[in-house]
Amino acid sequence: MGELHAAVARRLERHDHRYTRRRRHLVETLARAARPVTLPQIATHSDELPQSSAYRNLEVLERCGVVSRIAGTADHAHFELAEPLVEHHHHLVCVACGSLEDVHLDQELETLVDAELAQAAAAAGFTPTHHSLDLHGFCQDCEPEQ
Amino acid sequence: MGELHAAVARRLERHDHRYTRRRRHLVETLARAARPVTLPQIATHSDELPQSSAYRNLEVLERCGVVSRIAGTADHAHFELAEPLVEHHHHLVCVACGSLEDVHLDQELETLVDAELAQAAAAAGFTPTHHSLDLHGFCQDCEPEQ
DNA sequence: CTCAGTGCAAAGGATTTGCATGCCG
DNA sequence: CGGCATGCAAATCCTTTGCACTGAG
Repeated sequence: MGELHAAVARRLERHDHRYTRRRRHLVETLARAARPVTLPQIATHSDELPQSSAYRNLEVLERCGVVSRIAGTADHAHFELAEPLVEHHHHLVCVACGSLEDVHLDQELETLVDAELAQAAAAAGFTPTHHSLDLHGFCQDCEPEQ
Repeated sequence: MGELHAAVARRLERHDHRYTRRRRHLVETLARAARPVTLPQIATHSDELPQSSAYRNLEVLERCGVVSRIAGTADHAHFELAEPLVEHHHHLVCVACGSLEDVHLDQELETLVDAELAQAAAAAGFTPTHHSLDLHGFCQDCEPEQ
């Protein structure tokens, strides 16, 4: 956890931002979640967290490459630690409740995908930054009646 | 185009919905777009389209498996024809302006991805319906200054 | 006649922003 | 001191909903 904070602090400094208690708390909550969480979920683990501060800090953290925002079909956006800070992974997305779960794929397949996508991107004059590969379906809690 | 309308009509009937002029017009606009479009973009190609009707019809079409809604980081959601009606494909997503572009990948890779995802899903008690594999980056218009 | 479809107007609700204050460097 | 950080309140704006009217079968 100390390493994480050091890495985050470095990223914030690089953008002339401070690593305040609020931000440290947000990062710790995200690190502990081990899956993308919504702002209400974050607030649960943090008494007295004004929404505007939360959103504003998450936005700063996003611009500094510390947090990733995931906009799905769910009412709220989900937030997670950005990729250089956590291992590359993907998500299981529940089409019923919109919840997200982390999932890791074989490295070889990732490489194949990246190569193929890079080729397609070049053909379209597109400059890629990263890919997302999500599986949509029903989570355990939303299992469709068989 | 006739085939498309027939297929859409069948899906609507199955859900006890009519294939009205408005809905026919929406489907034709989406078919011609050849990329996911926002509601304002749809309205451009259609004079006198009340928003509430558009949203309501898109919702009906979505429930009937005719339209897919894509919620990204852009202000507006994007809509496209659902997959059984158009070929399986993925998207180039511009991280700057949020625009979407269709992209087709090698079938062999798709199969590999599906197999790997199915395995991961099973391990998590997740019932998959489909995958999404998007490439994020900068579109031609938003090319970052080098 | 009946019931889905339509459209205007108003509501809903996640997220953003204005502004005054607090606080770290 | 200067400028970011904070938080309350209000605004924003995409999308949904209430309700009365229309039209297809």
